[in-house]
Amino acid sequence: MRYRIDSETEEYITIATVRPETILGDTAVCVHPNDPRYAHLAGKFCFIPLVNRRVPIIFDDYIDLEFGTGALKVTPAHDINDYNLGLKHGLPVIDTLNEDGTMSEAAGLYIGQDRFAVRKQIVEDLRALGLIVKEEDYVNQVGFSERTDVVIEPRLSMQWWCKMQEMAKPALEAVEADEIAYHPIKFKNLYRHWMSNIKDWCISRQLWWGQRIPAWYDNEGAIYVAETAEQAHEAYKAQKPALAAQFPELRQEEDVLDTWFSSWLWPMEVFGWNKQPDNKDLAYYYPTQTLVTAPEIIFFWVARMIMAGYEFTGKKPFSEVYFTGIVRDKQGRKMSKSLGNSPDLLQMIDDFGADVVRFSVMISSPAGNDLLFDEGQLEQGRNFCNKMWNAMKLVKGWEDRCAEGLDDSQVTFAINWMEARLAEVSAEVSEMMKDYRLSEGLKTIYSLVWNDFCSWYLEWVKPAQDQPISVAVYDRTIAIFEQLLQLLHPYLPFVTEDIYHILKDRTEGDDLIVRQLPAYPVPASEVLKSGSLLQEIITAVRDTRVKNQLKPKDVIKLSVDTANQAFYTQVTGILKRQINAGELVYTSATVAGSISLVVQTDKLYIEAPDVVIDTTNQRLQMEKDLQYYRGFVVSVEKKLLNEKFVANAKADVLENERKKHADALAKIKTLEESLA
RNA sequence: GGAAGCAUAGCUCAGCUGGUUCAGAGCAUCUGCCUUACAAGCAGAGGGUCCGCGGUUCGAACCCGUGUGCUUCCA
Repeated sequence: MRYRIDSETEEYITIATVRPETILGDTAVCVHPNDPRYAHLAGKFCFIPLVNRRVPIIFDDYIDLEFGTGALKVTPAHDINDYNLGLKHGLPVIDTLNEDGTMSEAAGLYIGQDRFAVRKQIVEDLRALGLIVKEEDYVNQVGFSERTDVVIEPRLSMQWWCKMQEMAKPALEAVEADEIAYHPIKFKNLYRHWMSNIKDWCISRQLWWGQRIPAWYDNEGAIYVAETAEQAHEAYKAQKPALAAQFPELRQEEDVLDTWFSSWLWPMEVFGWNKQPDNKDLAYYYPTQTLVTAPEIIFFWVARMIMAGYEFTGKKPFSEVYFTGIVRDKQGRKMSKSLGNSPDLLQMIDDFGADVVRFSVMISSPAGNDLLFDEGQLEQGRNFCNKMWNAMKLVKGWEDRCAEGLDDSQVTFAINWMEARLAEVSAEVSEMMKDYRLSEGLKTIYSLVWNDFCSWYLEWVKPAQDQPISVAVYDRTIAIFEQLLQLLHPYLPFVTEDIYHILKDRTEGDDLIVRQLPAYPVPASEVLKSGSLLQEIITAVRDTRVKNQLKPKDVIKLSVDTANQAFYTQVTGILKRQINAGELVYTSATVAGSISLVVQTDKLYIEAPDVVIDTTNQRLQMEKDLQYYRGFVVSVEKKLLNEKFVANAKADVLENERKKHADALAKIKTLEESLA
């Protein structure tokens, strides 16, 4: 449509709009300062059609040169961007809409008619005046009310605000100084940014449900803010006795408070702070320990609770905040009622058990990261519970086979190793717990139970079929099992408690849920290293067996060329059983007709009497290894010969490099000898 | 429009202070096993341009810049 320019000659400026009814509220026309088409209009005015209001033509680089005609009608009352333009250029604001969407008095025309009717009518009226240039279909984004599904019209209104600047200060400082610690820490950034650019808080809502704002109006529009209606009336009478005598009633504000305006009191209000600020519970529990919540409400709720805490009690509301992730479906969508993509928790608990559901959520919940809910994790949890149950069955089955006075020297190593692992992992897990790395903690315990305990330890101490087991080994195994269950208890409370009580008769009150973790000694690193070595040997031999098509039942003879016979002596029983070796002997020479392999710097020779052995593959593998280690030595030497590296690297890093170098050289030597 | 975050195995993700926990886990895949706790299991294996480009450093998955893609919050 065309707006007439205020000039001697008849001249128009053409403007496009999808909301023609809003022209009644126009208070300017805006063009880009660099637009040659409109440069001559500097300082000029134009007339708003129909109402014939004379408004300025303003220049602002907010305008997109390419878009439409390059000229924008500015309606500060009914568009947020126009409103900001109006503020910047000091434009008047004309609110042309009533609350019910009809045109207001201020519109000057079509008063009382619905906005959509006016939208059509005004086009006809403009056309009659010859001001319509062109009409075309146009698709644009329009907001609809979530509740009433009605098109939302931006409109100016009076609202209540809470001044935030002062309150934000101590709240920001507390988090910056880790007086209140965030987990994970990355949310500090977000918080800092928001708090240092904090805006005043619009606390009024036009809803029927909620706490009404405690403000009262008199007939002259004066406002009385008070705790109660009585107090408001008293203030009214005191200030305006004459008016109060004539009109004794005050009208309370109909707007209610934003729901967060009460929620921000939560940490103290749960202890009854409002009615009794000095009560015992509050004194004992406040400030509280840890708030667990979602990162999406860090501003709505967390920041405001912190501000309220300092504002009203002078103290922080809590010491730590743990932000969980948001559970999403497999496609990464938020779970919601309207999408219907929330899993049925009760059904899942029926199908898998409460512990398993808890497991599946915990295993995939790194703090602050969203988790995609996957049924596969339920299976993993179920399998894990089964694994522990079966381990319990195995161990419990030994109870009747316990015997005194047995020689358990062959399994002592296993027990010492497992106890050391338990101590080691337990320390790791407590560190993770302290840092709220909950999923990592669970993964660590999971691996300790499944791999260390079930796959290695139990196999190492397991008596042969129908053979008795030493009481000492049994008791220590039970003790280890108990401690594993205890570590796991926070994650799987029901299953662990159940197994704990099946493992042994318990006295009243001897429950996992109240049991304290023992103080573990510092684990012996020698034992741990020997354990890894033993595992490495077993895995290497098994791998060799598979690669050479030895059947599990084929009994082998193992010859070992080592400088560390003491170690092998200690674990002979375990080793022989784990690799199905009938014999373990020591040698210092190559064993002819055997498969040879190298573990660290020990040379192992496998003979299988009844099986024809082809060592070609084995030799090829060793040659590949040899090549790798030679390259490795070169790269390490390069580092060690680099003066800057030697000068700059930390002492332990340097030492480590030297050790790597020596180890690799020893390995090469061993490989070369084996291949000779 | 403003801001924050993410990008690592086929999938979902760990990886803290730059250097052996350094390229990992689970699932999936392949091979062999009904071995007397467990086949929902056991044993073994394969699989990677740590998104692209540039920089800092003796040294980068990690720090900085930049590009691309995605997510979220605010307006």
